[in-house]
Amino acid sequence: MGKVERTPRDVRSRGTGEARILRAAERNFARYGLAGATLAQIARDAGMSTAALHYHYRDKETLYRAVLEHILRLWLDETAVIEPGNDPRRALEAYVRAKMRFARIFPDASKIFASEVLGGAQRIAPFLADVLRPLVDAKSSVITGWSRAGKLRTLDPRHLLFVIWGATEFYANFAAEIEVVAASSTQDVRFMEEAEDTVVAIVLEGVLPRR
Amino acid sequence: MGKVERTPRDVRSRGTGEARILRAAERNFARYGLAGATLAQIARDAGMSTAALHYHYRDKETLYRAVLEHILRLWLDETAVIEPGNDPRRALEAYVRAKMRFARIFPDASKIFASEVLGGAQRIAPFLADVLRPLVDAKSSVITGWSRAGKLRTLDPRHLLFVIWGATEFYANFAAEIEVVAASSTQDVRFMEEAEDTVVAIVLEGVLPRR
DNA sequence: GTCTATATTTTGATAGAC
DNA sequence: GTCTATCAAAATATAGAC
Repeated sequence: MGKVERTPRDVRSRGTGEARILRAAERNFARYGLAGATLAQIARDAGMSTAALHYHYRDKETLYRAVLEHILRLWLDETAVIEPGNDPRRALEAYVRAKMRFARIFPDASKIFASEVLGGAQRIAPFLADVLRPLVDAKSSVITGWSRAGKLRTLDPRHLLFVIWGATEFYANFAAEIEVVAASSTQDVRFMEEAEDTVVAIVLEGVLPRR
Repeated sequence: MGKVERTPRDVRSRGTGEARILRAAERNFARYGLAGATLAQIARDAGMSTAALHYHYRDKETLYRAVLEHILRLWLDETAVIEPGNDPRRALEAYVRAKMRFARIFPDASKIFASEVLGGAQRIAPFLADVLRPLVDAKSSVITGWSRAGKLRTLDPRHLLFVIWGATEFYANFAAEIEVVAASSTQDVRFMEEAEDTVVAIVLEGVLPRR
């Protein structure tokens, strides 16, 4: 036969060593938390020994921080639609839908972020202070501008953002609870479309002026 | 002097042994999670040795389940106001305010519950299935009844509940994030009153019919 | 880069005195 | 009921060969 190229042995060995480790670590940290996840299990999932894992990442803390950074890059800036020139109705609808899609597509990222904040958010404090806070301040100004122009009810824009964050991230972080009390999976497309429409409706009617 | 009565030695020794342990365990599990919390630290906080702790609770799992049960009893049924005869506006406002107060007064309970759900909710599955789900079903019927009577917009009542839960519990579980991006403490009364009013306003305007 | 084997540390849990 | 001392298990991290 012709020349042998890259030889993927099995599913777990897709991609480079670091990528496999990061994927495995993300799953495990999301499921068990930083303290609950074990390097032995992560190494197994990545298809290598713990020694090999330590070759790529000095220690558990270093690996965890690498996962966090990977996640924060995913924490895409969907707030881009919140701009002064845009129509508040369209902008907020697009933002809520983007957040809901994120919750469905990257539940592990959401859970790790939630777990880190639950534990005090010390490791992501720089991100919160240097990236998220300026973003919140900027978008708050935009929202306040909409209110002053009579396009939106008068409210503290930060709490509007918190309501949107709380509601949308709930579908990722509390999926286990939802599946029991709603008897539906957060991976079920129809169910999540209804969820999306309902959240959009409540938020829009909740903030747009009465007509 | 007169006869010596109960002799409180220091602050940590208030109450009976079990109560002191439960309080210390609640703090530690909320801060570090089940896997992250250590019995040594819990015992220290409770003012006793790990051996004494093991005398009261066989093992870590037993202690954790005791904390969970204590918390689930706290998970008061504030949904009591959601009754067919009541006015939806007053009922939903009362419910949201009760949930917000709970988030401020019992943040540790909220965090432990969140951490457990994040981890799969396996230990509280019976509670979710036997208590919370029937409650959700019953209250969903009430809300649907309000909608049919034209007192409320038409929507899936479960998603309304999820929006309320997500938004209100966000203030407890993501307090560390809020304190950085909003530069306000979730223990600050003024800040939380504004939060409460904003969440109430969005939810009410979001679900009440247009006038 | 990855392995096997092993060292080190942490932590949960027990024994036995008081 | 609580203590000191200790054990046992689990998990992190390293050594050294390949």
